[in-house]
Amino acid sequence: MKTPAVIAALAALAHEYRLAIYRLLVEQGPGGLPAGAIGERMGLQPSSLTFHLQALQRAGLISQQRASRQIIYSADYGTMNGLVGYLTDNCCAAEGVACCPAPSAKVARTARRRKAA
Amino acid sequence: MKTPAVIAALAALAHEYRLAIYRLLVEQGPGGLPAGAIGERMGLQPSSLTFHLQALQRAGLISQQRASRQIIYSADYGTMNGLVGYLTDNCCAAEGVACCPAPSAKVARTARRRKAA
DNA sequence: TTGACGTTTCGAGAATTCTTGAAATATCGT
DNA sequence: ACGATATTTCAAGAATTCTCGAAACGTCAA
Repeated sequence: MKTPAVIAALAALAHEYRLAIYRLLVEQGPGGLPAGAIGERMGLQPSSLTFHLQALQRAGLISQQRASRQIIYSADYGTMNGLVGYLTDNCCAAEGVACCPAPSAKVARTARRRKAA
Repeated sequence: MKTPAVIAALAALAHEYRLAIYRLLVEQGPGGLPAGAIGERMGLQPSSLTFHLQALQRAGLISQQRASRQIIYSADYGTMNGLVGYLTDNCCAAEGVACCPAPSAKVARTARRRKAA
């Protein structure tokens, strides 16, 4: 994951409503949730909800799919995976100094880096 | 790590300069870097640099220490650790469905949760 | 084809964040 | 004490993000 994409994902998640929406969608699993249900649980105006959903979507964190009259949103785990990988890779000094709790961090980092291409 | 603190950390990192500053400080290790050196490498006006350094500091991502005339900034790994832990805990559904690359994610999550108190 | 429903688009205003230059603060060497 | 150096504070303006209501769009059922 490249730095601009990381910044986009961080910015998308750096908002009370959007982080809550994302968490809700992760909780719902692959089935997702229609926009209306999300707005209802969050107490958001429809237009405001769309604004935040679009922000998450532009960052690649969620995706949509129409089901007749409703639009179902669901979490896109790949981007979160990439984000966590980037932060893990950049939260420790180059020497592999311990910082993140994961065991054998260096091996995990290398594996992820190969995958990230 | 609680949600408001997570949002603060995400917002602090969700900016080109601040993410670059944080990465630079991580790279420097515990020795850190004086404000002037950071500003020079980033090509930032002094007042703008202070603005961003304060944002990172308010989020608990970096800390400062005066050394005679200079002020040395260095990365605070604890907050990043907490942030990655939160994202890892919230990027997978409650059932522990695979999403993050870390091995034995469930065990690591539990350990981190205990530590996070 | 009309009407209802779920959602998005649009435009305008409010709130927040970011940048900049000038002035203030703290520390040092003389 | 004075001048130089390193950094922060302050105030103002520019840019961006967020919220809201009204209108538009796509889909379905009658």
